[in-house]
Amino acid sequence: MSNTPVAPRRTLTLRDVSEASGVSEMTVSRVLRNRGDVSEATRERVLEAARSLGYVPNKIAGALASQRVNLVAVIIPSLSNMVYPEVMTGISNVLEDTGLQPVVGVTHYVPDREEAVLYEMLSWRPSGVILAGLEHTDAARAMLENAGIPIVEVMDIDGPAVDSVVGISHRRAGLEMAGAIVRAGYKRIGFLGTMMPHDHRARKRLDGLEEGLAQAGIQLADREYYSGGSALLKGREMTQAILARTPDIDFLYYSNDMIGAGGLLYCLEQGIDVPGKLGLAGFNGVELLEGLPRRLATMDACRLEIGRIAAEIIAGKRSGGIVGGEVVELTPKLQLGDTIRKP
Amino acid sequence: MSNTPVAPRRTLTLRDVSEASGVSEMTVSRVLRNRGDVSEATRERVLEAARSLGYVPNKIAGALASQRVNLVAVIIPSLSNMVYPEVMTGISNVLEDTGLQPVVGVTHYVPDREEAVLYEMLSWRPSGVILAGLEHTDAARAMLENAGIPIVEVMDIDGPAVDSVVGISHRRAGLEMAGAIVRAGYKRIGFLGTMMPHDHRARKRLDGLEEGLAQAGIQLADREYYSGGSALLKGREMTQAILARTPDIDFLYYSNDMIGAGGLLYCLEQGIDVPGKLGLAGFNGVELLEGLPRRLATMDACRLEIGRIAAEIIAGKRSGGIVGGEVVELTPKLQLGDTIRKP
DNA sequence: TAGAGTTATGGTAGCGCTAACGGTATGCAA
DNA sequence: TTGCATACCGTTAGCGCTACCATAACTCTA
Repeated sequence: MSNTPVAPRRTLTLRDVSEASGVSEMTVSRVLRNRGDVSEATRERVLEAARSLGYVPNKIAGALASQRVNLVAVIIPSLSNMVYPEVMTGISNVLEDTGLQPVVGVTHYVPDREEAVLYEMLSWRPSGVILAGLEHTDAARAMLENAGIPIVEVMDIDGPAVDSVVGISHRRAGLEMAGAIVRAGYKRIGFLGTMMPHDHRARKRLDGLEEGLAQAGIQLADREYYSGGSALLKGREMTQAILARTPDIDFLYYSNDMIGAGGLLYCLEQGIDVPGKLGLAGFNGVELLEGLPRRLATMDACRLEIGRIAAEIIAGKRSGGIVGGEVVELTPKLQLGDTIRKP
Repeated sequence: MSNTPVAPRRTLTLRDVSEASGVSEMTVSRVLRNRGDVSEATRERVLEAARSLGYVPNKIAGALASQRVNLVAVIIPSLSNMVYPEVMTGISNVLEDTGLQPVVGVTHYVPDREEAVLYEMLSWRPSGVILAGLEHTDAARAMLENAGIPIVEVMDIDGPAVDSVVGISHRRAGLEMAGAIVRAGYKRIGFLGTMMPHDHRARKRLDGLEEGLAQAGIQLADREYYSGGSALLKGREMTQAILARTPDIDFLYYSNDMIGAGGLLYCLEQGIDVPGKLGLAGFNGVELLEGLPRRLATMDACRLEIGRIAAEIIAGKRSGGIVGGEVVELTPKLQLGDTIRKP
């Protein structure tokens, strides 16, 4: 067991540093925050004292006194696939050199948990909130509106926003995919997705897809849902199931790339003619796809970019929209890859 | 632009609720924290007032007054692969019903950033710290030792710890893999990994591997490193490169499953006899592997479990080791899969 | 009816820090 | 000399909440 030489009797305060260096607490505070005029000599003395004592400032007290908190609340549905960690990465990258700190809360796609997490986070009086989606409980929406800090809803722009929004139109993503499918001449389309009543983005993509197909007089031929487990494996299983049930299907639209990749691997193993007899497409543009035997058609959800811009709005780094919400619509590019026939 | 009906002039305090409900601030505080005796009638009145005002408590003030903070600092190297998000998930799951909140900091495998992030987090006076690895700067170690709160170093147990440790022995993981490779009769072994001077766990696995091979009189035949980019794709490219450079190689040990999976897909496409002519193994036990055409040999790094146990230690949920560090060694199980010859 | 216990509420004094302002010392132009 | 910057440092008064103790109003006993 490793022990400290001197048992730290009690947590250190500014007063300890001030006594050790022979100046007032105020001056120590100034030195440690690089604020106000302090002579070079005193600065050195204070820093030396703080260092040798091992003093760590108490931001709780500081925040209470200054009414300034360098935390940004980030509320996301899940950490179980790469989507949200990637948004987080975008956020982190920007916040890193602003003195702001992200604090993450996870909702598991449950509205009531989102409300609870939001309440918890707001009670730390963060200087901004970034959260996924536009759908919230009434109470959550009220809290956001009354918080008096910048709010950025990310991922999705199809709906009314509280303040700022950064994302893509999932409805339009579905629509465009439908267009590409129709143009390529596919007729019997199947949808494969997650069984999540609260995954509004996936639902909107499906809505868009159906609308687009309807414009060409086509109805969805079949659908298949899963929950839990390894997405890649589920993709295989679902593909097998839907092909068995509806053999004449000629296109499969997956609600994410992971199950799409599983489906692709399955089809290749079965010797199915992709994209000739069967077209495939996913959604997200995950890095993983680049290493697959064939490039799955997909649309990039711009996750890094979304995180970056959201963080910039919170950090006040974007010109314009200081007051009032800013709406940033990113446009995902359809990547046809090798799993949709060329028209 | 959606507006609140009444512009919130100024942030609400306990006093507002107290005035609205006609009781003292103290009583309001008691109601909102479910602490102490309050009559049912007053409780109702207070809750109603708080609700209708939209009051959100100020934990900053509360924490300062009570000297209690419900935050747990979690410091990890990266969010770019599933490893750490999965540890996070384990942590979250346990903390969720303890009233504790994880706060995440990312170091990008840079020791100085770890030190900076730690300093930042300690200044919020969290009630515990969970951080990856045993290697820290001297200053960071000193801060940890003086913090006076439970510290849990996770992932790795090969080395001296500050307080508690939960993890696996990466050295032994490498050793065991070497044993399996040798027993299966492979002779010319190659290693493929990341180019990260500070990824100590990967290094320790390699050390263990080399030691194990040396016991059988075998030296590593070749090695290949990468950085950045899509791991799956890199796995392919590296495999191609190493096979071209050292054609007589008969086993490839990958430092993670993602590049291993890329290598596996490449080998299958090339029609290479796996595991007959060429054996493959990765590390981590990622969920992804289940959907692959063939099961890659791997060792589970017990990430969820590590997160869970670490959080339990912080939450004081584990019997015993309240005082003094607890050392929890998990033992990853070698899964031979279909890419190592049966002896 | 005093005394002692119970339950429900309020008053007071900080928690450790910073905003705002005040004071002192020094320099330099008028 | 006065006036007035400027540089440096200290004093005071909270920030919004909770720990701790006091108090009030009611029991219930002997």
